[in-house]
Amino acid sequence: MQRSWQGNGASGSRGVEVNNVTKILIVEDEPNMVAGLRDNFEYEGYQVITAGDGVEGLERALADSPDLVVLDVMMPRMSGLDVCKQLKARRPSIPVIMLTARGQEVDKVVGLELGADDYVTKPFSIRELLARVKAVLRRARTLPREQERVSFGDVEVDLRTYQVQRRGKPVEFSAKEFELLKYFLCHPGEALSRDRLLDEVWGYEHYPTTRTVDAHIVHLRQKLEANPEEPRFILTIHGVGYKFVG
Amino acid sequence: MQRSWQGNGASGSRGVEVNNVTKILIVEDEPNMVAGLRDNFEYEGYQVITAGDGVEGLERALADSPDLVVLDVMMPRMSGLDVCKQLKARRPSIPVIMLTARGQEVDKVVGLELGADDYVTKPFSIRELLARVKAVLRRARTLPREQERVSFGDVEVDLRTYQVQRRGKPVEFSAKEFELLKYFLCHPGEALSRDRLLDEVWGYEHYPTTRTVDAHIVHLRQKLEANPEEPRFILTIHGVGYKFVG
DNA sequence: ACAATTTTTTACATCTTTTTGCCTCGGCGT
DNA sequence: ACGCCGAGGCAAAAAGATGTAAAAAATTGT
Repeated sequence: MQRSWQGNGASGSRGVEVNNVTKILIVEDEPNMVAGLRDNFEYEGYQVITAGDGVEGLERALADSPDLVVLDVMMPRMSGLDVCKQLKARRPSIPVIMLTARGQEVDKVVGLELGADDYVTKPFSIRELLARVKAVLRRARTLPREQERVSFGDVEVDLRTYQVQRRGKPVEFSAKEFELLKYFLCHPGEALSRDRLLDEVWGYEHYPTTRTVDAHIVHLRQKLEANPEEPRFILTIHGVGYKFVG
Repeated sequence: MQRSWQGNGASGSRGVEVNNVTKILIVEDEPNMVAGLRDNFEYEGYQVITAGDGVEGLERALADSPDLVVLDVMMPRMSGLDVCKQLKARRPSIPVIMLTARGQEVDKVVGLELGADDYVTKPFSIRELLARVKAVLRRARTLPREQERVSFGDVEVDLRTYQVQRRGKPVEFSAKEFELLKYFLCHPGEALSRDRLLDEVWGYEHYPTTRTVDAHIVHLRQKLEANPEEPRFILTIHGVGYKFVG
């Protein structure tokens, strides 16, 4: 679904660091719990890294830039609350979900106060935790209001309502077309190979032919370009791929 | 969960709740405190009802539709925070003032986060509490009346009484249907994925299929749309989800 | 416990999107 | 200018989503 189209660190034009696997850091001292969580998260397709206490957890969180941290409150060396506080001070954008024992109501409260994005009370159902993780990730990926609208030429794209308008008139886009357009918009001027587009927009699960990319490009041009045969926005780089210019 | 929204005595012929006496619900477990508050509020001309713990408080708040709730944070059976959260989820328009013990600074903050309209720290002067109550009521009276009623097309929705009318005729909605409709109303124009709707409307504890969402969409359309096969309000975005347009 | 209602699941028809294969066109290097 | 290979157009096939109704499960009221 949601690709990291808005740009992970992939600044330059190297299509190498294709990274649309979501990385979860689990900070928890009880080995059985860690194992259980790891299994479940990996089964859901996440990449999992772990830490056995607070200090290590903070280090790994800072060093490995996970997409989300699951953080136990009660831990040796450094409480989850402190980890959360320090992490949020340095990497405010990494979402945190706290695990609290029942009866630690106060801790929940404090956790939210310290910047945790959600909490789950032990014992919890793994499904609930997974659901919350998914929800928090989804929220973390949604854009702030200002960045929701992008425009170029006579075209306006609204990421929130999933709408494209050309000269004020709405143009219908399929989901894939929209995702592809989004990716172009987020990498203006960059030469994008078909393979890279497949990786980033289509993802690893499905892997269609590079011809599929061409087909979609055609559709985009038909809907966006005043003169599809002589595109001004989505340009072909012969032998390489495509590039979007605003 | 208790929700007799569509069928308390007031459903059909109203005229029952026309009294313009302001009704205050006090939820507090310490009898002396209750007595003191009651005296003072009644002296000021308010009608007072009370509850001795969180669960009872929530019930009465839902059943008796007070104009304002004074809510202690520390209580047996159900914390004031939870009461507040649940109450705000179901009756967003009823103002809540939280009573917190000194040193529960954190709780104040979270209380506000949970939707409380104001808070007072124990021990407090009764005059201060009365002043805040008056202020909150004033704000509540002026502001949200409009937000309680939403209308689109020939449909009118009253978020407070959980009632829907189409061309003036009442339409019956189940609780889930109403919650879903409400969520749509609160996020007009936004593309809402099934996953998101499940998270936000159904919550994390239950895990129905995403198809469940579709089923409910069908119901909403049948009740709201003039022509359910060609919906004008609840639109589907193929491959993405649904979106409401007023 | 039973009946009534609400919610969820299931199954299937229908519709949309995506993918693919094949052919043509056009650029590029020699 | 020629030949080669990548790109574009088109339409059919495959895959995937959605609409709908009815059955099953869960909840609530009596």
